[in-house]
Order: sequence, then structure tokens, then C-alpha cells
Amino acid sequence: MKFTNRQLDIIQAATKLIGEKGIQNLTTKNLAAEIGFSEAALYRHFKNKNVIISSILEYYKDEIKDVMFGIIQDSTTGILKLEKIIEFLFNRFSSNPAIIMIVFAETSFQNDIQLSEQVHSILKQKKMVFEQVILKGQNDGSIRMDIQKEQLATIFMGSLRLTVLRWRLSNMNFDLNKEGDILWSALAKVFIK
Amino acid sequence: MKFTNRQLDIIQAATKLIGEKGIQNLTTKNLAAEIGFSEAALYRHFKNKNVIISSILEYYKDEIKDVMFGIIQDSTTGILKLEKIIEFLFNRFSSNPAIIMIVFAETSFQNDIQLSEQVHSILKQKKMVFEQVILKGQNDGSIRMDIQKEQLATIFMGSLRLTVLRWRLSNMNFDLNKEGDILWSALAKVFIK
DNA sequence: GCTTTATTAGTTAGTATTAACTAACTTTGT
DNA sequence: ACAAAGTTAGTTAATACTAACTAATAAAGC
Repeated sequence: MKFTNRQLDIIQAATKLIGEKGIQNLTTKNLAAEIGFSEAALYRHFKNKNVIISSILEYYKDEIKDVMFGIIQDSTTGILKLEKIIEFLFNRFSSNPAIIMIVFAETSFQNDIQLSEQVHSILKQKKMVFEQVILKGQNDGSIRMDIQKEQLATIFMGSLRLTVLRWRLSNMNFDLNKEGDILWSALAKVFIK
Repeated sequence: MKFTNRQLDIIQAATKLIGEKGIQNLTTKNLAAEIGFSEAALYRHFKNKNVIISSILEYYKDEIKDVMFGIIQDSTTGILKLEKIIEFLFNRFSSNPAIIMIVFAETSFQNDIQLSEQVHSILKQKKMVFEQVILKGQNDGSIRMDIQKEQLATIFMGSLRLTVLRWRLSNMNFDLNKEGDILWSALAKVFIK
């Protein structure tokens, strides 16, 4: 396994702290308190704080990747895959808002080169997955072909991200799933052949 | 005037610091060093650091607003306005990347309620401007009407923001203006009636 | 089977460093 | 003369991390 049980405890607690008040809330002190042991104990499980953050990113990258690949394996058309992905993501985010902070943490790590690169690589990977889905959709005839897959992926991911950002900034005061439906009905019109 | 000359110096220096290494690089120590005076001198011009950050946000909000309204006043069609706006923004960002960090600073202030609200209000305002431009475009017949202005604004702003984010995470290693052109040619197809 | 030896996972009590900010004093410009 | 703008030299609080130690459990040797 990638992580021990105790490491998973720590990742979970860290997720909660970040979800509550952002990355600045993730201090060794708060994290130890959240788990219920001493600060020093953290260092029995991770070399340092950066490794903790890095592990959080890895953990959720894998988690989301697994579900996405499940959806992609389905034998539906490209456009239906996009619909299912948007549905899954918005549902996941609204049921566990803490994840948003992590999945959208790009700006938080600007001072650390390694973390910043890790975040970039995750974003690139996601973009490639979407591009492949779109390409298949263009081939199966469900998605328009007069716009390149790269641009469609940007449009898809960008509008999705902005919607989630607005939700977060509004303190989650609208129904994200509903907004996701509305967004999708617009995107479907844009994507369809 | 909204700010004294010295306050403008401080805003400029702060912008530079944030642009270089993100918001975590904006410390009173670094800021004072950048300007070339002591830390304590900062407090002759601003009550505290939060007021400095808040002023930076205000400053660039106004700056961008002014140019945007200039573009909107033009008697061109809605779709042409969008094209000019995207051209202006991408040009502005690539010639002064530091501004990106500030304009896209949403995630950085999650721990501070007041700043977080200010950022949200700026985003809302921008969205409204885009919605108005799109609405006019729908009325003048240059923009499709089967998708609501709110969704088109989300698509427009979202894809624009994601492109800029990718550029930043890649350490500006592609031509943003060129990428902006490519994005626009895709968006134009999507928006046009 | 039972003692010795390691390991794991925790503790307490610190460290050095850095952050934002302030009080008291000095210089400068009009 | 005096207000504005600067300085020096600090304060307080927080941060990531470490040293030294311990109880409990597991492994090894005879």
C-alpha cells in the first residue's frame, strides 16, 4: 500500500483543516491537535510538512483518477462521459468541500517549487484525460470536430473550475449540483455536433 | 485621489513581490527592503498589512475596470468587444505577470474573511460586466441566444482563467498572446450566432 | 519458555527563526 | 515651528522541527 493507516489518518485530518480555513490553517500544531497527539508524533509518520502536503495531493489525485477511469471505461458516447464526469465531480465536491481546497490549490504553493510542479503535473494529467475523452467523442460523432480537443478541454475544465470557485467564495450558499446541471446544459449545446 | 504617491510606491513594490513568489513572499520585511526603507515606515502609510493587500486589490480592480469600460463604450458588436477584451487581458498579463497573482488571488485569502469577501465581490462585478457585454451581443445579433448570458460568461471567464493559470504554472514557457488567439478562435465559434 | 534486544509510536520540553507590529526618538520639508 | 516621514531597537506570538526519553509490542537467541 501507498500509505499506512496512520498516514491516512493524518491525510484525512489535514484535508479537514485545509477545507475549513485554507492551507494556512494547516500547521503542525493544528494538525496534531486534530488527530489528538503531539506535534512531534507527526514526524514519526512523515519526514516533514512538505511531504504531508505532497501526500495529500497524491492521495486525491489517485482517488479522482480511479473514478474518472471507471467512467471512461463505460461504453457510452464521449458526450455522455463528459456529462457523467461533471455530475460525479460536482457531487463529490458538494458532499466533501474540503477536497476542493486541495484539488484547486494551485495558487497556494507558489513559494515551493516542488509542490508547484506537482500541482502542475496533476493539472496536465487531468487535461490529457479530458482531451482523450473529447477525442473519442469526436470520433464517435457525439462531439463537434471544428474545434480542437485542446480548446474544448480548456472550455470544459475552465468553466467547471470557475463554477466551483464561485461556490466556494460564496460560502457554498447555492446548490452546486443544480448549478452543475445548468452549466452542463449549456456546455452540451456547445459541445454537441 | 485614492492613494498618495508613497502608497502607490508600496502597492507597486508589493505587486512585484507577489508576482515573483506569490503572496507568501509579501512580508513586511521584504516589502520594506524592496522600497528601500524600514519596516516601521510602512506603518506611516498603511494601518496594517491587511489594508495594504486590500489596497492592492482595489487598485487593480479600478485599473482593469477603466480599460474594460473603454472597450465596452466602443460601438462595435458584442462579439467584437469580447475579442478586444480577451486581447487586452492576455496582453496585459504577459507584459506584467505580477498582476496575475493579484487578479487570481482568490485562494490565497481563505483565512481572512474580509479579504475573501473583497475578492468575491470583485469576481462578481467582473462577471456582471461580461454578462452585460454578452447580453448586448445577443441583442445586436452577434452572439447566440440559446444559451443564457450567465452560462456564456462562465464559459468565457473560466476558459480564460484556466489558460492563464496554465501559463503561470508552466513558468510562462509558452506565448500567452498566441494561446489567447487560439482560445479566442475556439470561443468565437462557440459564441457566434 | 523465557529473557534479551529492537522497533514502533508516542511523550515533554525545548530550539532557532520569522512574522507583524510598536514605542520612542530623529530628520526633513514647508 | 511643526507635522509628516523616517529610524532603531525592540516585543509578542507563532512556526516547523528536534532532542531525549518511555511504554508497549514484536523478534531473536538460547
